[in-house]
Amino acid sequence: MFKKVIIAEDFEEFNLAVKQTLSDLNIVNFQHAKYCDDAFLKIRKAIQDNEPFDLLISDLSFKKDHREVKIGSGDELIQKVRELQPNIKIIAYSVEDKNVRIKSLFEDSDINAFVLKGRNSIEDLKKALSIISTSDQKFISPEVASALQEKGNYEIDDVDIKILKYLSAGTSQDDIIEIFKTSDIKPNSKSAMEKRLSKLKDFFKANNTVHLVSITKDMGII
Amino acid sequence: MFKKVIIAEDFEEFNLAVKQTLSDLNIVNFQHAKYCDDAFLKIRKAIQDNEPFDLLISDLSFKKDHREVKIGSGDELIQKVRELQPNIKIIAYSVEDKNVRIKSLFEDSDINAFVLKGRNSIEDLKKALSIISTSDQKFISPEVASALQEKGNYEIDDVDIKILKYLSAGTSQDDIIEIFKTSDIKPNSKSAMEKRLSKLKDFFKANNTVHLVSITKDMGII
DNA sequence: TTATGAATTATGGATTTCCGTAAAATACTG
DNA sequence: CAGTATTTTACGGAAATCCATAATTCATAA
Repeated sequence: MFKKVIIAEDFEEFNLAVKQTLSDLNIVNFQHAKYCDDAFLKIRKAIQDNEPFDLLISDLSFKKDHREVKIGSGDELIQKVRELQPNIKIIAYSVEDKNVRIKSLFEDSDINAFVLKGRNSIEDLKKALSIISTSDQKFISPEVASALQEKGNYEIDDVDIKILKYLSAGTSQDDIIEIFKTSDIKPNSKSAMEKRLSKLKDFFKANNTVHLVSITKDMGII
Repeated sequence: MFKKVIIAEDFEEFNLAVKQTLSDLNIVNFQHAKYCDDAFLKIRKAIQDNEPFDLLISDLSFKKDHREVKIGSGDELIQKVRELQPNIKIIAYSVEDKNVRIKSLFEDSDINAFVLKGRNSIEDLKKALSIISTSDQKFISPEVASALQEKGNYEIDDVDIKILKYLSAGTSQDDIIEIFKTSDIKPNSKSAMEKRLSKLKDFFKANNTVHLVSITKDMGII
């Protein structure tokens, strides 16, 4: 089982629950941070002191408050920690249930487990801890397990996302084209934009642009 | 202090934390429900048994799962409980930080306190408990206290919301007009619709319809 | 180089939305 | 009841978006 654990979690309640769970499993050497920045510093310091953590349990979304932060989300924190200490085990612990985001956590940041906060999360957390501590197997909460099977929507690329974001920010198609031209983004003609949009509407089964933005917002893509 | 408390909350972690908090305050007679339906039944039963609850602590959003439910949200639950037992004290306990929704809880459902889940929620919860148990004073977490001062946006009515919802569902303006006509909603001409939309765009400072839907979605209005 | 196919851009017309003005209906007031 | 104000509806042109088709560019291979 794990020897030294760090928790990145802003909500008091979840901190309490995780600590309780760890204690139940006789893991006593743990720390917690309410901000991603703090968590990152602690992890780095632990490496320097030659007493690195062997597990990070991290929330994904952190509330913004008065404090200025460099790392604003759990996704970023996980990414950076994975680079800094490739062998550390990571559990993402979140209410996030959007397939796209969960999938990218496993694929891009190589997390070891995803535990969905909800009606049975503590049990899930215990399972995750037990599985990933003894093997390199992955764990994912059953409610969202389908996220991994889902065939990649590689059809949607960076530019598509950018377009959607501009649209949802109230930019007209013509203006987006202008922006693309000045920032040298490859396809930047009126018809290319229209083709892309119609492809997106097709893909997401949207009736019109309003609908498209509404759908992609709900899916957490933008 | 309160004698008999019921908690409506789906997340295990929050349940744990609330129970802990109540215990700390020497409140031992409490029950909890993970579904609104269950909470409502328990409250009704308690009245029939002549041992009513004197406090409801309720979350606002409940995850949907396999189970069919009649009451799907804390807002509905609170509304119904307030009708059923007008003298019960109610604490809304949620991550919801949209002013509009918080305000309507105080105004429409006459809740006694709003505690925002976050980095200091347990302390807030204790404060809320202490204040509302001894007086008819209201409590609201400081981070969102501004919600109450905010001048009412009475300018936006039911029909506006309906329009926004239809738009975000991909309905064209013309189709919405048709729907309004068949369901006998008062102003249902093309120009009335256009006027309303332009008023809404003005109010929310939206550049166009896409932007408008995006903004109102973010604000939690739709 | 030239042929081929894919990607990008151009064009024009249909549809929808946008916006101002005016007419009509309704409500309110003295 | 007449007169005024407000709301609702009607209309028309401008602008934006939608959509199909055609022309152009570009990369690649024969």
